[in-house]
Amino acid sequence: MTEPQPHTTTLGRLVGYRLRRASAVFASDFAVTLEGTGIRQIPMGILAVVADNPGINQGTVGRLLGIKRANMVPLINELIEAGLIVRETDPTDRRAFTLGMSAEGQRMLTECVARIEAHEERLLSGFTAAEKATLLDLLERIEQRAVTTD
Amino acid sequence: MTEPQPHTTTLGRLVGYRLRRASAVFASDFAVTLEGTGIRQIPMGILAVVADNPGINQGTVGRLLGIKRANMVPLINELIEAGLIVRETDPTDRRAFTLGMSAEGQRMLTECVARIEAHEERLLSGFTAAEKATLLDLLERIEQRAVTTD
DNA sequence: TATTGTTATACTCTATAACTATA
DNA sequence: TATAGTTATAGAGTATAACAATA
Repeated sequence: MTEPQPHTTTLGRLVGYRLRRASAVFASDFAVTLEGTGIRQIPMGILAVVADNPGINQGTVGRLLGIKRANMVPLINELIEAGLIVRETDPTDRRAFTLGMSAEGQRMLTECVARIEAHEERLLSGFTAAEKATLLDLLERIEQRAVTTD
Repeated sequence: MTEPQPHTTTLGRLVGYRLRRASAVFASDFAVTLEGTGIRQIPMGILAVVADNPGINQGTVGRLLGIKRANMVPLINELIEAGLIVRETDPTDRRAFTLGMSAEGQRMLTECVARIEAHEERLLSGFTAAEKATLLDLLERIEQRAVTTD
């Protein structure tokens, strides 16, 4: 991560480029912030979705987060081996798995969210509450433009 | 890419998560848009920086774009093998390389920029000019918070 | 000694295709 | 037939360490 492109350059005018760089700033600070927990950005997303939707099944988590079925497998295995989530066969559909938080996972998530909120406040310390809300709104609207292919 | 997280969820409130998803929306549409050209996001960034700064050296390009020295090597080789950029030994520092556009590279860049502008207009069709300007401004301010480590 | 570019290497994330077991 | 999860595999992107040539 280094010097930004002034907005007078070819790249500086491109929203896609700016998004990539801003996202990278958050990702690398995220990694530093959660150092020691062993939690990365993607597994953290899974933990958060499972906590918000106890009993959700594996495929649905992937669909919500834009993670392909095949790539979910090792991610879920990792979280189970770490003792953070629990997997059960769905009694109503024996092909599917039902996911839930372990007590340890819930503790870990709470800890991570606290650290992440501090890291976001740090990175956005130059922003007013209104600016942050505007940013979230604009980003959410971009997300809604996604071509839902899977 | 699929259903977004409502802003009432754990993830929906996190700017880092929203940035990652919005960035992914742009990246996947970018890939479709430049399909057939063989140009990806990162190499496109390099082309744009070299075009804006003829005679720039390899390391500087990497520093501007947040690409590590070691990772620049195959990227530059790829662009040279494709005949898009030209590499010369810097006469004032024989360790360093000086990069420039080939005629073909300049044509390719012009073509790509035109397509990218159309793709950005499409993705941002629900945004006013003021909203787009606000977004670019907010993202640029985040970039400036980057911890410049290398 | 420090820096430019290189090589080798490893890890994460993403993508596709073919498989199984259930539905 | 279609779907949930799995396996195998390949490609991009990113990271570190050690090296040669030059400063």
